[in-house]
Amino acid sequence: MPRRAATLQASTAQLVERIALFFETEGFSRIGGRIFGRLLLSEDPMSLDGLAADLGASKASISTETRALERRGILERAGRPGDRRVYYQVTPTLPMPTMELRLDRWRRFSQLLEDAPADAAGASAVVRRRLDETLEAHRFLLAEFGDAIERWHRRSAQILTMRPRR
Amino acid sequence: MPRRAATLQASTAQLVERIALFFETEGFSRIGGRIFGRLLLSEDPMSLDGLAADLGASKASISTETRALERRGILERAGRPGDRRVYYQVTPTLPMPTMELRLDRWRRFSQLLEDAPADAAGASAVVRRRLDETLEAHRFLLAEFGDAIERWHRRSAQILTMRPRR
DNA sequence: AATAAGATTCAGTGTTGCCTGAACGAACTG
DNA sequence: CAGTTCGTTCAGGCAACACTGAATCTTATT
Repeated sequence: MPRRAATLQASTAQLVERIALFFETEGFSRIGGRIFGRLLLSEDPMSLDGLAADLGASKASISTETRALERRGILERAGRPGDRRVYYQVTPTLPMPTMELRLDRWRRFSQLLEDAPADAAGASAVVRRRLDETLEAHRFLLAEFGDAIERWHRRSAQILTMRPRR
Repeated sequence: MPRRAATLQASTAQLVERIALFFETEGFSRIGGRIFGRLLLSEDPMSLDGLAADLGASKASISTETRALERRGILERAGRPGDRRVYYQVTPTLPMPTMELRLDRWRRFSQLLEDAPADAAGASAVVRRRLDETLEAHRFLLAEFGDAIERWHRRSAQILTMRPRR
């Protein structure tokens, strides 16, 4: 029997669930996705208990998943004076960690090909050529993507200085 | 008991296995990853039976997975005159389908945020703002990435005309 | 038409990994 | 220093999924 989640704005709950489903296809656990979605739509940081109650999940899962998301740079801890509970919020610079995560996986694959031992690459020139081309494309695109992220950083930094604390 | 895979160059088999493991973290099945890895390192297209024997998997799995990979644009069928078996090979323009696949997932997420009903976005200005910024960043980067892929296409096309069939 | 060769589908099985309750640990408070 | 409040860890249950063997479908061949 599913535990009852605290009543939440219906449309919000639904959106959280859709985000969770999406995250699941990205290799996260569903609860991880729910946590992310919930925090994305929360004005204030939330405590473990708050998340557990809201999402209808055990505190154990919340604890595990929040820390996993934190390790990946998606969540941050936020404290409150005179309160020793842990509060979580999505990283203010949110888009970047998720982008970086993907690029990392990508790089790992390139690395795999680069480390391919010569004999495994096959004596075949055809195979060798295919691997080289693949690798070249990956290098090119990874570099371009890195640049694009860099450009975004500069751009958003500039906007911030132009209208600080809009 | 694991079925015995046909003997293969040891280092090749190992590389295939590493690629498979990587693919598994990307949401593919392990056998799907093995098929991809094996074909990436194969000079010639391979038949279903060939793959099954080589990878020590049932033909049923091979059939299912190859078609799944084909649907995603990662594999292509290749025929042989006077042979009605189906042969598979990795798409010659390999890097692109995998890149596009990722961008697609990305776009799906942006879409999710864009479709966020106003009330779900929260009456909160803070939340609204966060969503807007996230969306803006995604749009920017998606556009940039698309351009980068475009540039690569042009570049490789040019190289081909300069030295056809190097 | 009958047979055969190949590919696909499907029900069943085994494994993986998520999630939970409960135990444990750590840090504050009176 | 007891008691409390949080957070984390861990063994186990359970659902989901990949993979398989066997049945089915398709297409060629004699």
